[in-house]
Amino acid sequence: MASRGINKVILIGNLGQDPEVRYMPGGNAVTSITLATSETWRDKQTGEAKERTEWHRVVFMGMLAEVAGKHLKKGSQVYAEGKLRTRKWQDQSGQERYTTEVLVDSFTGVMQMLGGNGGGKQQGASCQPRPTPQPAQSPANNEPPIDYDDDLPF
Amino acid sequence: MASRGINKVILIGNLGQDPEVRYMPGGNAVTSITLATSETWRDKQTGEAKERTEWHRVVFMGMLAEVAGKHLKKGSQVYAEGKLRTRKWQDQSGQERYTTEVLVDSFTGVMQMLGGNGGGKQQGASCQPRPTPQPAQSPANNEPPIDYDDDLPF
Amino acid sequence: MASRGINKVILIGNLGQDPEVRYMPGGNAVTSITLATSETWRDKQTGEAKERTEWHRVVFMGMLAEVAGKHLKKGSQVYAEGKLRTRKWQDQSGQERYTTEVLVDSFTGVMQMLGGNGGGKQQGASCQPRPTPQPAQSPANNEPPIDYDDDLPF
Amino acid sequence: MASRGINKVILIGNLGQDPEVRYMPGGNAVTSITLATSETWRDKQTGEAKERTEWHRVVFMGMLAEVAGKHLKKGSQVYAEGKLRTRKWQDQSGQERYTTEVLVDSFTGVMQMLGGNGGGKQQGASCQPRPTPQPAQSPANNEPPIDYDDDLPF
DNA sequence: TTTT
DNA sequence: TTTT
Repeated sequence: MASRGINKVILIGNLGQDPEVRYMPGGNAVTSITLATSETWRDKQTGEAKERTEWHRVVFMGMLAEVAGKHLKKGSQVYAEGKLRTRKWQDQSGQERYTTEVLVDSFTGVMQMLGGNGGGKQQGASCQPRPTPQPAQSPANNEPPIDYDDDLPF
Repeated sequence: MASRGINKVILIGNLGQDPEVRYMPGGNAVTSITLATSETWRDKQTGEAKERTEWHRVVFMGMLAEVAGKHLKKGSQVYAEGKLRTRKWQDQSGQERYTTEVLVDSFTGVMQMLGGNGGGKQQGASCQPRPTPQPAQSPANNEPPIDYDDDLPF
Repeated sequence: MASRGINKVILIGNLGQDPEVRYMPGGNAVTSITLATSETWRDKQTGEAKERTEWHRVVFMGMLAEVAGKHLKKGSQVYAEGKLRTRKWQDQSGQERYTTEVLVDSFTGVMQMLGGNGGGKQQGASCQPRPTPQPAQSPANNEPPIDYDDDLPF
Repeated sequence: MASRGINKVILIGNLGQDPEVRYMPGGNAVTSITLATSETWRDKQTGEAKERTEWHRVVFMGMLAEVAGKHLKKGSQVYAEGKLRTRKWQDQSGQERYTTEVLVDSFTGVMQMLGGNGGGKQQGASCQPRPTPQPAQSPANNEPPIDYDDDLPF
């Protein structure tokens, strides 16, 4: 409803892999992607070209989760606008861990496919067989589980 | 020098504690703050007012580190514009951990104190004794160590 | 509903005068403010300190128009997030003119008063008599008239 | 050098025509483009699909002016980050006019071509003859003249 | 893991 | 841990 402060993230990057779509108990989709942004620069001493790639975990909720799951794929270029969200979870040994994500909900977030649809999935035929979509399942061992309670502002 | 993609974070929030200033071997300051942003909303079922506070770790480099260390204090309201950066580090047991920060360097980042200096430190006299500034020292146990190599684009 | 492209403006500045609130035929409020942002720099040749102030015309629609009209005043510091909008109008001599505004609607825009309420109107008593709020009236000669048709996306 | 306030514009759009490159007396390039962003929505009463296109005048200075002039063309999709700037000029009849532009300078601005270079000019051969680049010349009658004095912060 |  |  209201807010104090501004929490805004704007990313343009390419997907490192196909989106993962999961479904909440209530039936709502939640789609996660990893997005690469990179910086290149020239080393002051050696003059060498350098590059650093940053990987972002972006989570779409609501209607945008459906759209992202349907239209994005590995390599797609996308604009995502959302907010930072750090989730606490426990690893196998019971230790507290934190994961920071960019949350893009359908009320305050924005998602746009870039590049004249060259970045998105083909509408008609697909050139290559792609892995079947991820069904709702337990997360892999090293990955923070998603356990959104019902009680969130979006 | 160049880049592929956009990696931008815009925050307005209040400092949870006084800034921590550290000095790199080369003498450059690095200042860290924790910034709170909050959202409030009304629960759809119960109608209760809810609030969620998000805490952001923001790291200033270069000239902005000096300014932030000198002029910000616990409770200050600040605008920070930077980029996401996830650092890998090892905890006591040797396990890999990741911490995501908002990096505000003096070339591409922005820092502004808000609120007509009401948010910043008083120029003349200080009302309350404040803890002495953090000297360069080993980080606390649970905190990711900062170990920036020399090789970064800022 | 959907969009192609991104059109986003983020401003933090101080109001040059009290907000102007007008009411549309349907009863909706539209509030306009002028917001100053400034840059300072040092002249490369002379070494003199320079300053340039930019004035922005910002228009709030919907619920934010009510809030802005009620809580902002001359001198308030405010965060406004909206989109660019250029309106065509005709001056007295019938010539086409264009005015570019930052439109902040209640669906995609954001408004936040900054500075620990020091920037907003006092809740209780007002220190100084302020001019009575602008009633719906014909715009001054040199000012572009607002004539929003009913047909807009917000 | 310093600043009070934030003045930031973020656009993603397509060029309506090829860029116009001009050269200042000192030899620096200034490149102007017009960028379209569009919104689509459904009319609440009639249910009709509606679309509104907004045209933005974007001006690149410094190194980015060179890059924009060389690599962008009509139809290119581009990310531009800059600041609002309203210039005063006089029309033929001596009347004061104002034009608002998005100024993207090479210190604080950002420009990125989007769409896997599909949006930019081809490197090797050009498919179609394109109009020769605009030499430095007097502006068209209805267009605001560019007359930057030497005295600006970028 | 992407993209150039 | 901030702020309202």
